[in-house]
Amino acid sequence: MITTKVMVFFNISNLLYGKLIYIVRFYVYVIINQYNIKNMMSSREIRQAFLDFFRANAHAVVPSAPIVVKNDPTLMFTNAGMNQFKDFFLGNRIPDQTRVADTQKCLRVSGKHNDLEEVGTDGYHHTMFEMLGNWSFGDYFKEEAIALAWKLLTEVYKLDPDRLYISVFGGDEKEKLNPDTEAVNYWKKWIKEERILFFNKKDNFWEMGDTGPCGPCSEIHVDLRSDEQRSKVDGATLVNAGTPELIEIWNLVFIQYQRKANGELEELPSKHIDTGMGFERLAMVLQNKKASYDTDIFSPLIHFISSFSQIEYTSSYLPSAKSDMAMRVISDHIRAIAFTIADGSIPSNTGAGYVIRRILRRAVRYYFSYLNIKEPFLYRLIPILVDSMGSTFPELVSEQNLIVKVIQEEENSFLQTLESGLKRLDSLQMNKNSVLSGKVAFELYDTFGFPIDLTRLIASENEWTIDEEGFQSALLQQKERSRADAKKEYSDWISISDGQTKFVGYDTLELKSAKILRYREASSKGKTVYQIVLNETAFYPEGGGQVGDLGSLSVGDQLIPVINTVKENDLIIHIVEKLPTDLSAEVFIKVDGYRRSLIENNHSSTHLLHAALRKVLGNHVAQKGSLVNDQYLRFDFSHFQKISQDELKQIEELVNYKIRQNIPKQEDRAVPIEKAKQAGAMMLFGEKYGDQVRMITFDPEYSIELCGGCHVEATGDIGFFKIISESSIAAGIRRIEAMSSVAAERYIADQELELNQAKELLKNPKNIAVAIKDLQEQNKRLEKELEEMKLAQANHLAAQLESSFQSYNGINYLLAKVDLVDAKLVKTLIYQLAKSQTKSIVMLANESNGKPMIHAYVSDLLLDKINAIDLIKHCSVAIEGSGGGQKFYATAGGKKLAGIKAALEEAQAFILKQF
RNA sequence: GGGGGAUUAGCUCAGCUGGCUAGAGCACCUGCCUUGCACGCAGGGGGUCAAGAGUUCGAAUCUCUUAUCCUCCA
Repeated sequence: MITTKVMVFFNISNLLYGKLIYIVRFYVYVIINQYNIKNMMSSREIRQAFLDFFRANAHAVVPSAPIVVKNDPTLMFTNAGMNQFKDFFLGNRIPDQTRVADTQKCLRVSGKHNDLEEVGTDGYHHTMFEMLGNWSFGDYFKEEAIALAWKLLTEVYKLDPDRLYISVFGGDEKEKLNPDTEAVNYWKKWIKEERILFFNKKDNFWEMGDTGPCGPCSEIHVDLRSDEQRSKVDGATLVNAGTPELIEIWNLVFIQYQRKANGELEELPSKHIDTGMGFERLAMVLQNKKASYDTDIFSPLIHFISSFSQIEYTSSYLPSAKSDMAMRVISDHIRAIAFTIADGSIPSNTGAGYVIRRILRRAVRYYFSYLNIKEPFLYRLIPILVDSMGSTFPELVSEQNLIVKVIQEEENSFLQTLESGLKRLDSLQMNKNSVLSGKVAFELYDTFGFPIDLTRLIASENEWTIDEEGFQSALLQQKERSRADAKKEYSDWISISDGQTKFVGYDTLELKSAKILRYREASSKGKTVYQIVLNETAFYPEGGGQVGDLGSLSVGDQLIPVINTVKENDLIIHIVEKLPTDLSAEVFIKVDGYRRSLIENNHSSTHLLHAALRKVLGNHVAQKGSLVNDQYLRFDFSHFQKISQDELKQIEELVNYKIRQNIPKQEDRAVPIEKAKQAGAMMLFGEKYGDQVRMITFDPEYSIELCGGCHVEATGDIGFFKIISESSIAAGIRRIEAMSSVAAERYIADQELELNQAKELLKNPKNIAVAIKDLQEQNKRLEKELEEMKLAQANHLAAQLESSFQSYNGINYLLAKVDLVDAKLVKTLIYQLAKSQTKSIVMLANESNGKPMIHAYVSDLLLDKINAIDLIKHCSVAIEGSGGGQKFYATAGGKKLAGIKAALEEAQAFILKQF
């Protein structure tokens, strides 16, 4: 009631004050809304209650892992709570805590879990969401997991047990798996047996991917229907039946098997618990809402969008309620965009960045089409998001400026793309009922980035139809092409011996007796390589921006070059082109030490540069990307304007000063994160739970960084540092490329050589830039003078030739050979001559590079009798040439210089014949 | 990584299957008319058509290479 009155008042105000008022309206809404939800748990309280409950039950509450995944080729974004613990399940890493709980930010927009297209159409699908979860790594199993879940839901959240149903795995014959009676027995302690239901493999057997840890799961479903509805239809019949009011809220996964590449299941030695409860969905249940968009997680965003667009949100899910859908889509997508940017990804045209760009564009396309907003708008939502989530996810707060800037820039550029796409559609001049070919629709989409659904919308508005089939097949073709190109196949890991890899590459570059743990074959584009994991290695795997080491493995007298070293989760993989014949023999390993030292120079330079940037530009500078190889280094960081020449000079000088100070490296290999923070290390939001971080310090007052890479013993080793370029790679992000040591010296030497050559050519001027500028100006002036001279020459010739016109039956014709080399000048001359006559034919011949050329001109008034093309073709025979042109002006070139005279005679005969 | 496209005046862009002495609008300069929200009128300057090679009588236009940007797919 109050809300309505306020809205009416402000709608009137809108007419008076225009758009600015939306801000006031929004805050009035916030105040009212806070009053309305007073009697329920707020989303913040719900999240906190979850974490507090598990902390009280001896769990370590850990921070969310970054939403953007690094070091895992199978995954772009975190799409489930367990992602950051994958290595614990796989046994690649031993956890130091066996009971853990957290809220994990997740994104489901690609791969196996892709909810992008569903967002907005219903009340509960999201791209970015929070997954509440608790884990046991070989600690408790089914009994305690079930008990904990039950207590939290019924005692803390006070859900009515009468509204809960349990699903358990009913077994699978093909897999030779029995029903999970174990789980049933534990559930029976808490809930009546008739509320425990069996489901098949599709619903109740959870797998991480095609291979890896997996197991049966048990879900808790909640019935949200009214008492009346519940008395009519038994809720048990609606579980897993796609009823929006009877939904799954918590999935408890009992990880007890390992799926192998051949499809077989193997019992795991230690069993784990992995649970996930969608936070948004839980809030919806606890706040008694029909959709997560109606909870206090989304409603501030939706109300802001509504106020700004001046369109009311009606909570409708009808296909016709486009503006409602648009508001949901935008409120969802802005979260995905903000969180990925906060984690250091930027919209771009490849990889994860491209996915972010697509989500952002999808949001723009919705406000553009359905909310009638034609200007950048998404970035305005960031303060609201930061307000509601910043306390749980501090990265949103610290990266707020960058997020706003990046989004606004992206919006601008996409709105421009839309505009040019619309223009292009316009130029097709389509009529009512005409068909837009699949090819054109695809071209618009593929080449010009014009969203296909927008093309569809415009088509339906104009009553065109789109050849959907043609479009889809073009799209499919493209996908095939790309897939064929990127196709990679892996065999199963073949185990040679047991154990974990020990990395000793910080201390040594050679090892006498390493052992192969396992290997597998990997093929792509018809090329086969082998991946080898050793029990001990000195090879640094590609990571943290530093390229992988090269070198060799020797087995007996067999020398096998290592062509790259990469990291997959916690495995260090050596890539080789052939396998040793004896796989169980001792391996002598040797890293290319010279190359490594060049890499170390560049990596340590990167740290010195990073610190210098912060000293010179300010503390807002944060690393956004880094590449370090043996040639050069590239460093991307947040900064909002071009770095001036003067600043660059200061930065470079500071780095070189630090090099001359020859600061010894201080290396702390296993520092708990908290301790590193206290020491003032530059943190990235990329550390995973349980990481014992490695800290590299070059003077505690200057540079402390968390880093797994390789570094020089003292800064003096670097020798010399040189910045090569400074540029912008995205809004708010700049890139510096630089070189160090040998490469930097060579670079300077090359530059000097070039400069000296230029100086010499210019006769050693005082100021080379001024000298070049003078030269350019002089050149321009001379060109102009030459042009004028040529024109004068043409005019002079024209005056001479004017008297040579011959008359015949009312026409004037002129045939002559002229001493001009330039074809363009002959053309000019002809136009000069033609101007003086009304009914004229002019043919001039000249010699150019030892070859004859003829040019013919015919006045407009004579074109019905004769044209220049016929004329030129007729007489080009005489010079053994060919030619053509337009009816009033044509040219020909030939080989026979002596034929010019004959050609002109031929022309005269040809002309006279026509008149 | 694999496709597609673009690059023409300071800016935004035309220039279709090679041939009308490279154009328009805006901006700029000069003059006139006027002084009110993109004033108007007349005139003018400004281009290695991204760079390089090739095909051709003739290339902004066709082919190849390079660079930069845009875009789709992976």
